Amino acid sequence: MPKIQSPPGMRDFYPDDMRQQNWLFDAWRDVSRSFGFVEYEGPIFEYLDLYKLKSGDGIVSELFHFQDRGEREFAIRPEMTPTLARMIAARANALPRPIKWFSIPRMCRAEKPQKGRLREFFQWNADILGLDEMIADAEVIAVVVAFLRRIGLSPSEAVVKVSSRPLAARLLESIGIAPERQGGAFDLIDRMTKTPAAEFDKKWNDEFGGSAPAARLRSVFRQSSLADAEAALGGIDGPAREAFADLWNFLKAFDVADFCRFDPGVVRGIAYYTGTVFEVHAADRSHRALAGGGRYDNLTGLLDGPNVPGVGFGMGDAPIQSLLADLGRTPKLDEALDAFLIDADARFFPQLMAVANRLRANGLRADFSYKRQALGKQFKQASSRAARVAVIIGEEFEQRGELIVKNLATGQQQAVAIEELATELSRL
RNA sequence: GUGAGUGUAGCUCAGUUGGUUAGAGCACAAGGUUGUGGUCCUUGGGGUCGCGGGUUCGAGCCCCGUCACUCACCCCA
Repeated sequence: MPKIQSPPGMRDFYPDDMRQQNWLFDAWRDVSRSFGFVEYEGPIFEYLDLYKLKSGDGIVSELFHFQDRGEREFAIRPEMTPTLARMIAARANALPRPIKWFSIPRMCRAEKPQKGRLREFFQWNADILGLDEMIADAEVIAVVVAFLRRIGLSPSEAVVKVSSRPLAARLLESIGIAPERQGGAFDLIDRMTKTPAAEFDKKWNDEFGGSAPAARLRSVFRQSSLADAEAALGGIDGPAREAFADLWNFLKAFDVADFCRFDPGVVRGIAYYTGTVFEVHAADRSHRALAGGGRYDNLTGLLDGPNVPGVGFGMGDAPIQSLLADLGRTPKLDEALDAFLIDADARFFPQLMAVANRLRANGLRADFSYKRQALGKQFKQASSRAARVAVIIGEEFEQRGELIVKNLATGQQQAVAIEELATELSRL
């Protein structure tokens, strides 16, 4: 039989990997719930049309899609937003507001794998729907920052770059780029940090140099605070500016502003987002975006649903794990047993089983060797299984109903009556 | 789809100008140890040297092809 490996861009999760994954998911869940979000889930694949509707026919080559026997066309979900839109649209009028939902879907994209980007991955999604106010935008960012703090990242390691589509449009307009030309301008700006400066300047000047030379664009779009950008422009005003100031005040009120920077270069596509946009990056730019999100005016519009505004983000598991590994910040995790049971002699094995049954019934994690062998060997196993204590069943048990409980971290041991074993272990 | 780099044990790697039976550390297993683990010692299992072809008396090493992985480009919802 030929050797078959895992498909390209897909991962096996051995127990060590699974612990890391669960640790990450626990952080995502705990943080989501601490902000009052509730969890939802959808199907692993949807009708292909759902994705065509949102992203156009060009999306199909990026999807894993197939037909069932009824020749219906499906695609494994490449993102969660269309599913969310479908679910919200179906019950839009029945759901109490605000809708604060999160999910950790597994998804697939038919891409060529590279660093921090796989064909199968998990992506934390959190959205606030049914509320068109800046406090929601700020709270969504606050959730992201709470997560960054939770996994031990500081503002010197991860930053949230925040902008606003209407504000960035206003900035472009103020340097002389008319609204109908801004789509092309944003396409270029989106790639500004990846493109060598000279090459970018040439492309920009070829297309927009007549209105605003590249140097002028840089003076406005390479700012880390709105005040600096305004100074470069000589002041701007209007609703976009007020809304953004509002957002910033809420970010301060949520106590997350230290992680946030104004960066009008954050564009994130042009069709989808309509208001606030943000991305999370490693401060040293060693990775692709760790997360991205923003406000969309009408999530359910393309499904003929009622108008529901929303704001949310997605964060993939791969870039985060990759960053933590590079920083040496991967947590040390084990699945420790509460007790490893040891028989002093093979004749005590039936009693050992009885003790194991008793501990397990009490919700404790207990295990033992399948082989009857020397005490030393059994202790070795107890250590390698990271058990908190070893419990010896021997002569004392036969004579007085006592077990020897040895704390494997301190080396101390004591006799404990069988009746008190479970409570004693819970206490230790 | 395009380009570059890398393929030797489960992992990290060594392997001389091409030369006998391809090695080490870690990990795994057994023993040293019939009432005490972590650190020690001994032994063992594990390899189609990614795969196929070529050159050669002889290829892990050289050549061609191919596949896989990694990184980057395209794209990024």
